[in-house]
Amino acid sequence: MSTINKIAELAKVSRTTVSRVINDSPNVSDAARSRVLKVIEETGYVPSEQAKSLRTKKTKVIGVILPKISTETSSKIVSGLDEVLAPFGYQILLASTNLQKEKEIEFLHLLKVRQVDGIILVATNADESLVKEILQLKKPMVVIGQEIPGVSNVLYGDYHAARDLVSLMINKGHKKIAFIGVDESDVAVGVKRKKGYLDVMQENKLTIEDQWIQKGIFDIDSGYDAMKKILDKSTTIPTAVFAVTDRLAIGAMQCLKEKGFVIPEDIAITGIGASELSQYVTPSLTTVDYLNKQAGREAAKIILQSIQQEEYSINKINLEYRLIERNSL
Amino acid sequence: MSTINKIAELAKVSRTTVSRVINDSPNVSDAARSRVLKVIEETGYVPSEQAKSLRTKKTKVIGVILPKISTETSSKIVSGLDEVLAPFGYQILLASTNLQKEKEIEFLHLLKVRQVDGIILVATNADESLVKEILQLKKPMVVIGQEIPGVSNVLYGDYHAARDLVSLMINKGHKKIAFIGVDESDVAVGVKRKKGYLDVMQENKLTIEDQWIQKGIFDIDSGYDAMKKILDKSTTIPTAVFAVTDRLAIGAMQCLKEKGFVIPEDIAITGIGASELSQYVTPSLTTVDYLNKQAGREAAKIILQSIQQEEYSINKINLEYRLIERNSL
DNA sequence: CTGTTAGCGCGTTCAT
DNA sequence: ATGAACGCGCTAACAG
Repeated sequence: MSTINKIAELAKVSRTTVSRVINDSPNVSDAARSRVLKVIEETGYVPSEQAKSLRTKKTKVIGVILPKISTETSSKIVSGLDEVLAPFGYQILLASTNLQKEKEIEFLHLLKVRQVDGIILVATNADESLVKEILQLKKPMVVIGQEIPGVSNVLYGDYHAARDLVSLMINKGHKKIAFIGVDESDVAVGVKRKKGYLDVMQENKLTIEDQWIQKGIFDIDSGYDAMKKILDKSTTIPTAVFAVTDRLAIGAMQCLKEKGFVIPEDIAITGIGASELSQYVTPSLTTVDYLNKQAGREAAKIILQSIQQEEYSINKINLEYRLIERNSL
Repeated sequence: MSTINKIAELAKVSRTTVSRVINDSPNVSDAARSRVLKVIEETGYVPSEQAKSLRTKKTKVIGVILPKISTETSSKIVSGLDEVLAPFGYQILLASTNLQKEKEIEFLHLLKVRQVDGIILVATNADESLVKEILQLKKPMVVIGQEIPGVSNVLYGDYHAARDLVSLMINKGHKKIAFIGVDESDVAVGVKRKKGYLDVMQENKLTIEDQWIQKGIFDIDSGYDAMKKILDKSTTIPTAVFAVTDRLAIGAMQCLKEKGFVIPEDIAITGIGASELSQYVTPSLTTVDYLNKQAGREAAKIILQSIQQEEYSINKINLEYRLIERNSL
């Protein structure tokens, strides 16, 4: 690996001049410039980002904290991020919490120490401890998926999407609608989507049996289990089920099919997420598309902007979503 | 951001001593150590990885080059990588080529300039230009998915998996088996899997009509198109189709269903990949599971090892695979 | 046990 | 137009 010094030596100039040539600043004689360029060419020299960063305090790296790497949501977001970041020469440094909340804070620090230029956090909670850390981080950052005061956010329309879906079910004539949710430490998915459901039910003066409300943990199996509980424990079997994620919904569908229910005739079902799966299960799932890739793009734009202008303006974006009506309802 | 100098000053010792305390090397008096620790505690000082890297030539970062971020294969591999890398304090720097071959080489350089400790390349071709670059890179590296001489590889059992699948079809009584492949610049998927198919067909003295062999480009739609061509152009309609990826197979299934064929009674079909989709389509798809997460884990182990021992031993691993028999055959 | 002295590879004044 | 000198924050060799 050749260094700037070696180039200077070979080209018989000072390091400074080499540096000038590289960053094509003015005040270099054509003679000197061409000598330097020639040597650079010959040696295949490339300046070390490493050392450059140490001086400039810029790394051209954006840290991304994900709850889990291997999910459709995550990979679409990252894909969207990369799409707008890459053309500007930024790269993505990944950190996965594997759903352990403490790690979100841990990685926040780690990324800061690594001197990333900005941090994008795909959050699964809005706990006080996390909020506190975020606010004192003093780095350009964007939180996706959870509303956190004092920082830029890219948010999904959780409440309204849930409302739309439940309203749609009611319009189709359903009155007995069950709910499969997730833990409420996840404000966006656990609280807001539930509220959307509860509000619409109440506005329509529909009653909800206690056992119609169950919880899962984001995977297909837990959707299955939740559905089983609803079926086993309810006094009245509902005619429709609103699950807060596609996977939960698909698990529920599995359970229903096994028990011999016909979807949507006996029991209708809807999810959220527009996962690829939702399109190919039978019957295809009515769901809402959250445009995760778009979320990534928006977050990237915000972070670039906030890196440039050096001032931490806070930016709140509410993403569009798209209701996809299919055959499960 | 406080620096080591400030800490030294506050603790009334030299930078060296502070450094010693941080890296808990011996030869520090308890008095000095505790003074330093106290100051560190108070100031919340954390050494800059940045500067440390400049000295030690180690960044604790592994560069990962992917053909596309947002695919099940990629995200599982990355997930496997992270699983073994994270506990050792390594992080992943992402680079996506978006299926542009030239970018593979470009990123190889970029990652080197960024001084990553190692590079993992999920390759989609084994072109000469790429091989050449890899060999002169002088960095610990592992290539996943394509066999490249002179570097460590983690390989899927492309040839044998294809053989197994086609053999299985023949055992089930099929004699007229069509094939949906991909471009042959992708040696693993394009060439090896095809060879598995051709060899088994020949060994069983089964003839193949020209039009039974079609190509797609990895996505569902192109599987659909390929199937359409087979149906439209063949003199004899085959009784089974072997697609080299699940997505291709699922696209083909869509086409068959539309045309009124019953799967697997009229025409059977198989894929490769064990995508989540394959499990939930109707009928569920017979496929082989390539254990991508395991591929990531293995690659990570190799790279860690080759970073430690400082010698670039080359390591070839052939991954296990698992045939999953379901209802499409 | 401790501090001094040197760089790692680069960008940046500030003279010349 | 050019280079000397300095410093980014840290580790490491060498004296003491």
